[in-house]
Amino acid sequence: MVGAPPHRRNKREAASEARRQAILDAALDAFVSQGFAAARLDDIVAAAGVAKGTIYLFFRDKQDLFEQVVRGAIGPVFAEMAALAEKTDAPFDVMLAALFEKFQRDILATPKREIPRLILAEGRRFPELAAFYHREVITPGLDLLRRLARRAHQRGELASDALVRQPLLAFAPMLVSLLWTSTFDPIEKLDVPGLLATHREILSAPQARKPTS
Amino acid sequence: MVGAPPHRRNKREAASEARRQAILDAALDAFVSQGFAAARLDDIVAAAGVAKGTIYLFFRDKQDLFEQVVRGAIGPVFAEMAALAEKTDAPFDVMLAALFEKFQRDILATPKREIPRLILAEGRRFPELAAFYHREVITPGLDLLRRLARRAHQRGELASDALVRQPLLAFAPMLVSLLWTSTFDPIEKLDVPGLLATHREILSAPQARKPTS
DNA sequence: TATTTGACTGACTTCCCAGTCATTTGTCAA
DNA sequence: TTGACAAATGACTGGGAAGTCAGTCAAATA
Repeated sequence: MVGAPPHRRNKREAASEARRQAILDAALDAFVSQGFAAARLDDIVAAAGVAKGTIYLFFRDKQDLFEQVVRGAIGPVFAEMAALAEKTDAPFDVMLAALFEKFQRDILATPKREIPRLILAEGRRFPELAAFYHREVITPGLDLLRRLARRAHQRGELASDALVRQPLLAFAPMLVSLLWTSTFDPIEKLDVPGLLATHREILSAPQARKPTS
Repeated sequence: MVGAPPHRRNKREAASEARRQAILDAALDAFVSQGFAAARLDDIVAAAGVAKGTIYLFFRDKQDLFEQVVRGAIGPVFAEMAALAEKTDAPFDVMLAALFEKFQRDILATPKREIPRLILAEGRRFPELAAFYHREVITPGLDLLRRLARRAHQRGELASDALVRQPLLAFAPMLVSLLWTSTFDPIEKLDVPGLLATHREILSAPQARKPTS
């Protein structure tokens, strides 16, 4: 009986975990809408329905809370997208469409869409967080895209190896959609499906017969 | 003699203008490295070599200072890029190369590179600023790109009208370069020239004979 | 049921920083 | 040279928010 059962050892622990999660949820909201410095713990605490001191039972300080909020929100979604892409064997164009689709449904349409903006905004003051994001999301993401591009190129689905050299170019429009949506949507809505469809259209074209010919 | 001579009416005004500019410079640094909320006026004042109260001779409050910093840093560079592109009559590929070049020299290699990140970071809390940026930079920029794309398409330099429909796709990699450089450069340097060159390569390919054929 | 335990509370302390204003300084006009 | 005036100063204030800790009480235990 050394290892405890994974769920609900007793009432205390269950309630405790619920509190912790409530704090994380409220904190995500607050950090996303106010930024790290301007978010107030008193607001988070009120939204989570706990007392001020409770935060310090779970998190060392405000910064620790921030880091755990961001880390928790990133990992899962990304792993799903990677799994999806790795598993199937569809043509490049189809796979890209599926990824774009999942991206729109699971990220762009949820509060998680704000996370990349938050990391860009606060990355300067949280170098470890930027490093974490780079290590856990960006690098594996680009590696995945590179593998997909290489396979497509070898199969002849992509005429050039441009995306193998710069897989970031396949992702750029998604990032732009994310940031536009987070910032300019109240002013001018972006036609994300149109943007991504046109992007696929460009990528799937028979590129790069030598620039000079 | 109603209109004063444009420069240095007397010692007082010249010194005053110099102080104002010193504050703006110091404030840009501070806001860029700390964000709006965390930047301290005491630091800005110290870096600018003026006293606390001096800020309030020129700016209503911290927010007003922030907005003037950002507005002042954006306008000029962008107008230059637009003028450059509008003036010449070069092929699309060449013009794109020239724009990318100027972008790297005049923005990416200067502190101004931080401005877009700052706007994305703080846009939520400064809706007027986001609107200003959208109106003064983004909209005219996209219009310009659209005109260039349309001309190139009509001339037959671009096989498809993809960029006429979504001019944002021509710009996306520049934005990504900007953000990467601002955030992840200490961790992993981005090969910006390579990225942009590959992007031109993709855009200039003979695209979009109907997806199914 | 009685006792113990420790998770949770929230009023309080402490620090920080935007913004003020009475005082000082330097310039200009007479 | 001097008086008048604006510009600049920086010690100070008020408010706000992060973090603390002695007390409380529901759940676990005997």
